[in-house]
Amino acid sequence: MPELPEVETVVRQIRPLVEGRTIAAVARASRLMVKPTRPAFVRSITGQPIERIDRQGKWMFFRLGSGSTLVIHLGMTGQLGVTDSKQPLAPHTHLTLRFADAPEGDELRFVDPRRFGELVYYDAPAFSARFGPQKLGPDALELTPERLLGIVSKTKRRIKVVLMDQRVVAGIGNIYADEILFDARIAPARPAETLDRAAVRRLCRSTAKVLRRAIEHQGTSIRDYVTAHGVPGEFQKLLRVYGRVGLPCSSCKAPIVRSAAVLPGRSSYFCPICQALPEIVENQTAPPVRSKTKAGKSGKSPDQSHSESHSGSKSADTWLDDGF
DNA sequence: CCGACGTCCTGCTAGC
DNA sequence: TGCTAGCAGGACGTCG
Repeated sequence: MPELPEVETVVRQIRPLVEGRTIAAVARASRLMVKPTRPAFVRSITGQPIERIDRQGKWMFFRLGSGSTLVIHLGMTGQLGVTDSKQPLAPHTHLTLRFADAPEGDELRFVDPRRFGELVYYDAPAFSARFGPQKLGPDALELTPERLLGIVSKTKRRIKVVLMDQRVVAGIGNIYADEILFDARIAPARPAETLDRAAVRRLCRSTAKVLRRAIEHQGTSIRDYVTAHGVPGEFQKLLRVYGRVGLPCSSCKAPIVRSAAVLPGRSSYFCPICQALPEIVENQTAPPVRSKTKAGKSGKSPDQSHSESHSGSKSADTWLDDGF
């Protein structure tokens, strides 16, 4: 399931092979996936130069001539790569773009068995309407605490839901939402409006930290994702909560739990100790929270235990007190 | 207006 | 051993 780090990895790999090239022919375009219609799609992009590839969140924008854009989203099982057109076609190949004079691979191919991905041509006005700031939030690597605080402070939605809302911030999906929230020591089910400034700042820092590190490791391969070179990423080895149900928390050793209650129909993984809900959230009549974590030495996780708090007086287990 | 939920799609896996 | 039900989940439309 490609999220920001996986898409960024693919973009970095295909950029040098694709930018500046001209689409000589659309060798294959699946009616099932290409929009608005196959004839319009093929007619619109054939002969166009790919001037640049931009990425915002999980979306890839192939900037063509005259302000038009070929938009590609990998969905859950989408793969993008550049190969020689003589190579056999993988099953579920929905788009192949042929380049003239491309010694390092003359074909860009998009494969997507489950067809959750998108392949859409937009002219300039249609693109602005579809991907304007109201529709798609800033890339998660550009997220600022000011913006996040502004949104978080006026919604009762769970913080994980907010983090995964692409209009709020673009690029975070289920896996990285869990990893980021763990790094920030915030319960996924916590109502967003209960986060104070310090917690929001921590969340922002954890977002950048986790995503950057994942990019360094070429993303997370759970099942389908491979880079544009066809090899899996490495970040799954460094996941601290996602998929780790029952395994010890890297910080306090308590077993990681998995819950479907945070986001119905999706699993959320978290440490019930490090990411406990503050009691004031759990039980409105309870007095302000005190630290529940008995594991006093929790602050010595492998490298970076967390985005450490500003004031040195705050110990690793007082983070629960944020906002109260 | 906001938030919750159903829909799309198919390969893999758990369970019988 | 072979089969099938169920799960995975990003984005969006619809409903309350």
